[in-house]
Amino acid sequence: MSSFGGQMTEYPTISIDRFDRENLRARAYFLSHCHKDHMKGLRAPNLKRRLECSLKVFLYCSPVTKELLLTSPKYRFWEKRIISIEVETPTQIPLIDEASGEKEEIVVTLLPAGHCPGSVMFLFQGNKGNVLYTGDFRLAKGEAARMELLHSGGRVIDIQSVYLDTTFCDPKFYQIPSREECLNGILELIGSWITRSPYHVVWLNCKAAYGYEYLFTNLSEQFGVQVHVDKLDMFRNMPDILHHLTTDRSTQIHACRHPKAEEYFQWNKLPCGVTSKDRIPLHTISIKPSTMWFGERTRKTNVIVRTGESSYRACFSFHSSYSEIKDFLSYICPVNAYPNVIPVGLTLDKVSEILKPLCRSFQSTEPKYKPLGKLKRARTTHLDTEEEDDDLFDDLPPVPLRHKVPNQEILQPEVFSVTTISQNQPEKPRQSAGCFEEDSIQTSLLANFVDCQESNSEGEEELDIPASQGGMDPLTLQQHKSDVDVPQWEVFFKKNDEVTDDGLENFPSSTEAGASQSPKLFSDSDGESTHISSQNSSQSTHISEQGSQGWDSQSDTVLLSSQERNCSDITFLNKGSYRPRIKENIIASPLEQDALCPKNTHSDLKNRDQDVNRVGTGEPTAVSSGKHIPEEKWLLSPSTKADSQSSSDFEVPSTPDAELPKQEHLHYLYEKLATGESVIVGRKKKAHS
DNA sequence: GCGATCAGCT
DNA sequence: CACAGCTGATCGC
Repeated sequence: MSSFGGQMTEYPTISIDRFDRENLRARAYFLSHCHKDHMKGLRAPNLKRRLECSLKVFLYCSPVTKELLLTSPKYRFWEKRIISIEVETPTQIPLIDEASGEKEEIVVTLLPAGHCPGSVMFLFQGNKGNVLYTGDFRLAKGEAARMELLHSGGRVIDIQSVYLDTTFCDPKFYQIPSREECLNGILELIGSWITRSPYHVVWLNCKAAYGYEYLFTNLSEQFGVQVHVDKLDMFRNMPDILHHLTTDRSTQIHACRHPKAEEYFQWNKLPCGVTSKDRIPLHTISIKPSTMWFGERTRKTNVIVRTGESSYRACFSFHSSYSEIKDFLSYICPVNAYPNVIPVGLTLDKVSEILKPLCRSFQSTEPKYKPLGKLKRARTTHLDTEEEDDDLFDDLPPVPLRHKVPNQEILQPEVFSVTTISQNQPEKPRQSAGCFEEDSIQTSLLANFVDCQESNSEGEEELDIPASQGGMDPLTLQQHKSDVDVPQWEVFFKKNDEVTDDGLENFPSSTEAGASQSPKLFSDSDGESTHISSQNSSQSTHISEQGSQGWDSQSDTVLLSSQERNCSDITFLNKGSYRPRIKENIIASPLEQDALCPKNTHSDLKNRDQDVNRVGTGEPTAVSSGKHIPEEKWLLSPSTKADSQSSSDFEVPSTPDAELPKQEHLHYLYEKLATGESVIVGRKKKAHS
């Protein structure tokens, strides 16, 4: 839970995600996403009063967050005072002190945070330098490198301070399985259940919060079954989410809630009260999304864990893991980093100690070794031993950003596949696309087989299910694929694997029912890798679409403008023709009054760097009026994520006894760099070979 | 009656 | 077990 006070030292006149106490004097407010712990004071009488007196104070957030917020009657009084800003659109905001009339300008850019629908990070650029407030975020390794607006002139912009989501900034959360792995695990489990009969249903035991939508949309898309939820009016203008939800209880996938849900479940009753269909009792399993993590050297387990006769836990995380945080921070390399959250069991000092080595404020006091100019950014090598070495290989030369794929280009298939390479790698040759593509298919395929590790507790906390238990066992299948010809977790963890792999025992045996009623999805046990792989590649594309609806889309979720609403409501009611729409920008006028010049989207994309630079020099910047970020851009990139995340997940930072970069390789790299060639280092393994 | 805070429980 | 949020009790305004 966020313990950020609301203010950043550089720009103390604005408040983010906190609206009480000293924040009552802010000149502008920002909301990163619609979770209650980031909305403290947002509907308090004090702030209400403030709004009534100070007519120039506004709340800035993403269009999706605005929509979600205003759906709640309690926050409706904000209606006229919220200004939504499109994601990835640098926008200048006036900060006016109404008492003195003093005015200051700041440029803010919203970057997708991957935490829940509408969630963003805020990049502020003004006279005190650039600061990044991440809000809550989950970004896969290397995703920062793909954020155009964090770069300028081919490099990461100079960031003074980062205010960071440190929820899992503790080595014990070293790795959390990627979104795709988790999703695939859940898809397999559900698929193997609900395909058995129309009376086999699943209850997703989700918490009352935004963030599961991408799960729902993917499930719905995959199985053609809408997910039953209690409420969906908040999505009324987001057809790409709405389309996958229903309030009709006669579906096979439920995410409805009830205070006594657990009790109901014991009695084979869904939270919505349903127990049967056509007078035939339902067979129900529950799946509880929970964060599973594993440390650097702990034994592995699956992304799905059986916890009872018909209960499962499925890995799911809204927040970046320790290594994802470190990857992010070391890429950004700010002067300072401040934690927004103190992880349970840690202290502020401890977290700061972890963050410090990744910041310039620390590194500048350390000797630097810069043989050939900038290798990303100078860093101390003695720090986190293995991992840093790892990074040395990962984020190669200073060039990559020059080669960053312009967003429009992403549309081209060839480039598309290029984007699936591991981030931080300079994507030079188009022709290598094919090979990388293959790579990425393999890895995404792999995602299906991978067993993840869990170190949540050393003792085995989960129930041991007797092998005679009824029920399928898609997971056991995964266990069989250990010799697939792709990198495996084992490769990276071998040394530690002598530990008995009793993880298996957590899973239902595939004996009885499972074997005989083996769900369609898994029936062709030998062809299954083919099967799954094709499923997966379609899934990729598919995830990409979902992505734009699911988490990224939160920023990009297709929103309907008010003019479109009536129409869309009807289509929704008819459940007939669902067609994604692009939202009109409903940005408010104050900015326009400030005579900022709207730019055309394409030039926007082409001139990103310039935009940022201009922003930096205080010149007018874009206001996102009357335009939108092309949908395709983010429709595609999530798939990028899908694949590259899977792949990057296998670039697990080395374990202590992993090999260090060899002299020859460093030479090779340095030579290339020296001659100005761009260097491609494929899988790390290739680099090592 | 409402809000803030805390304990307890998912 | 770990995400975020609800409920209910208590206290103060």
